[in-house]
Amino acid sequence: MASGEKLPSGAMDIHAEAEPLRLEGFLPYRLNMLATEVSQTLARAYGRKFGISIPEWRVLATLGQFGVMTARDIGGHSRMHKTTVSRAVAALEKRRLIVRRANRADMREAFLALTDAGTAIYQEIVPMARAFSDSLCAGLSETELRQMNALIDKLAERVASLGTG
Amino acid sequence: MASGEKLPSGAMDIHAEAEPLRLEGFLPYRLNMLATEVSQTLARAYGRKFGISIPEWRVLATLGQFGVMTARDIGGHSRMHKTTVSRAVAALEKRRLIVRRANRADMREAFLALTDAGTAIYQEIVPMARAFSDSLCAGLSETELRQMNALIDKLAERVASLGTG
DNA sequence: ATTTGATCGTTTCAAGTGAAACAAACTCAC
DNA sequence: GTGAGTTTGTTTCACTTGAAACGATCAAAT
Repeated sequence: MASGEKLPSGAMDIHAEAEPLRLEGFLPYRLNMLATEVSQTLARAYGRKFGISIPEWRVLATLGQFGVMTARDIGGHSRMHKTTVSRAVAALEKRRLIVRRANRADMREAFLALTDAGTAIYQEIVPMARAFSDSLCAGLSETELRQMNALIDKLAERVASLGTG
Repeated sequence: MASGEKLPSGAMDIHAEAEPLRLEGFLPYRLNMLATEVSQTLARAYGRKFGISIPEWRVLATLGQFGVMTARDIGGHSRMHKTTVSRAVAALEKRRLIVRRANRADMREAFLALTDAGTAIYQEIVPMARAFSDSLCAGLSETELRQMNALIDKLAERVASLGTG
C-alpha cells in the first residue's frame, strides 16, 4: 500500500477491528426477545389459572384443534421433542384431561384425545389466548397484521433452508 | 329462546363450543416457532466452532458492544436472568475471555470487560452472526426489512404494557 | 455509630430439557 | 416363519434454568 494513502474506512485492512455488533438492531436477537416476552406473558396467564405448563398447553391445543392424534403427530405438528410430548401427555393423562386408546392396527402408538374435562379446560383457555393475541395485535392495522404474517412465513422458510442446506 | 329461532352462529349461546384455535395462525405460536428456529440455527453455528453457549455469547456480545459493564447491566440490557449472567460470566472468566475488576466505589459489583482472547473470539463470531442474519434477510426487500423491524418494535412495546398493566 | 432497607451477585434446590439408550412393535426381504 | 432394520414411545442421564435464600455491600435515617 502506498504510504500516506488513507484506507477507505479500513475496508482493505484485514487487521482492522470489526465493527461491534449492535444487538438492538440484530434481527435474531430482536426476534428472540419479542417471542420470549410474548410466550412467557401468555404462559403466566394460563399457568397461574390452570396449572398448565407450556408443553401441556401445546398438547391440549393440538388435540383441541385436530381431535384425535398420536403423540408422534402432536410432536410433528407443534415441533416439540418427542420426550417433551411424552411427559406432557403423561401428566395430562394423570390429571384425566386426555385419554389414550390403543390403535389395534399398530400397537406401538396410541390415539390421544381430550376428555370432557380436558375439553372444558381447553375451551376456557382458548378465549383467554385469543384475547391476549387480540390485545397484542390491537396496535396493528389489518394491513400490518397481514404483513407480519407474510414476513414470518418468509423468514421461517428461509431459516429452514439455512439449517438444512 | 323462541323455538325455531336460529342463533346467529351461536353468538348468544353461552353453551356453544368455542371455535378451536388454529395454532398455525396464532401469532404468539408463530413468533415462538420462528424465533426458536432462528436462535438455535445460529447457536449451532458458533457453538460447534467455539464451544460457546447462548448466554455466554450474549455476554460476549454485550461486552463487545459496550466495552465495560457490570453483570447487572449486562442482564438488564440482554434481559437475561441474573443467575444466568452470573454463571456465563464465571465460565467466561475461567476461560480467560473476560476479566473482572473491582469497582472501589461499590464493592458489590465488578466491572467486566473482554480480554484480548475474548475480543478475538468476539471478532470472529460477529462476522459469522452478520452473515447468518444477512442470509436470513436475503429474501426480504429493504422495505420489508424496515417493516419487520417496525412491527417488532410495536409488538414489543405492546407486550410490555400487557405484562405490567 | 447503629439500624433499616435496598441492591449486587452467588449458591442451592427443584424443575424442565434433549441426547442417547432402550423396549416394544412394526415392515419387509428372504 | 426368521432376521434385519425401522419406528413409536419411555426412561435415564447430564445439563440448563429460574425461584428462593443467602452473604456482602451500600445508602439513608436517626
